Amino acid sequence: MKQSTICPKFEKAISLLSQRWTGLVIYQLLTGTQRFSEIQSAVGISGKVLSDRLKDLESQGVVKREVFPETPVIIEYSLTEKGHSLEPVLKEIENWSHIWVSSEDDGSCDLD
Amino acid sequence: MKQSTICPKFEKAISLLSQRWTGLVIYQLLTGTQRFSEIQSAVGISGKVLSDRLKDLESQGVVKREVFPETPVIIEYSLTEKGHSLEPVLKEIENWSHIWVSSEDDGSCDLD
DNA sequence: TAAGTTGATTACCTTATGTAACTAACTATA
DNA sequence: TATAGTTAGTTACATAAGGTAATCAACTTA
Repeated sequence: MKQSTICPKFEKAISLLSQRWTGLVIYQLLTGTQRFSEIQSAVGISGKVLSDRLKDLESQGVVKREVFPETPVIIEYSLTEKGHSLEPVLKEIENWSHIWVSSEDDGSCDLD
Repeated sequence: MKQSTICPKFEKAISLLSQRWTGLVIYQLLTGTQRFSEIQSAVGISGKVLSDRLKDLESQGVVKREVFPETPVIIEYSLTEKGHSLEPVLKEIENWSHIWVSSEDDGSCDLD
């Protein structure tokens, strides 16, 4: 299952976004710099997978990781410029969801 | 890993798009009605998973499936209105990818 | 009858993800 | 000093998802 006729750049972008949790993590970070446990509880992701995703996003230049050697240690995650530039994408998805996803089975939020 | 503070509609939309291949399949169908094997070779997905995805997308009202009982049978897949409404999302991703994904390691396409 | 078509399914194996326990390095409390 | 608590992870183990290749139904053509 290899050779698609689809633009490889688009494919790479999709493979980033179509990795489970990635979209939600970036979306969450759009609200500002956050620490590991904040992201974890906001998104509802396991520590193991969040750790994986953040490493991945950092290596792709989407997320920045800063260590403050206080006690207990503080580590802050934020979006890089590349990460912030995904905002229109996430906003489009948000917009679509509010038009096309029914609230019956999924509840609502303050944006509804 | 359950309770996120993120809007459930958005979460559902993301869970759709963050399923592997889903984005690519919809993107491919944006170019028009297509048959199983066309999507398969264009996207580079295994028959098994494509079958799963199409069923899933059909049940969510994103894709329409039409059977023409000729011989051999012809089955056409196309986007519903809900499916077509995802075009801005996919276009935003495409746009982002052409700005932020380097072509060195990923080649280029006619849109570059 | 044998071979070919399409859309799909099955068996089997390899990744990916989830759960829960555990670690390092340090502080605050008893 | 021993104990418990903090944060940001990691590890072991189990289950779910995905990939590969063979196979199926139903029908046609050679």
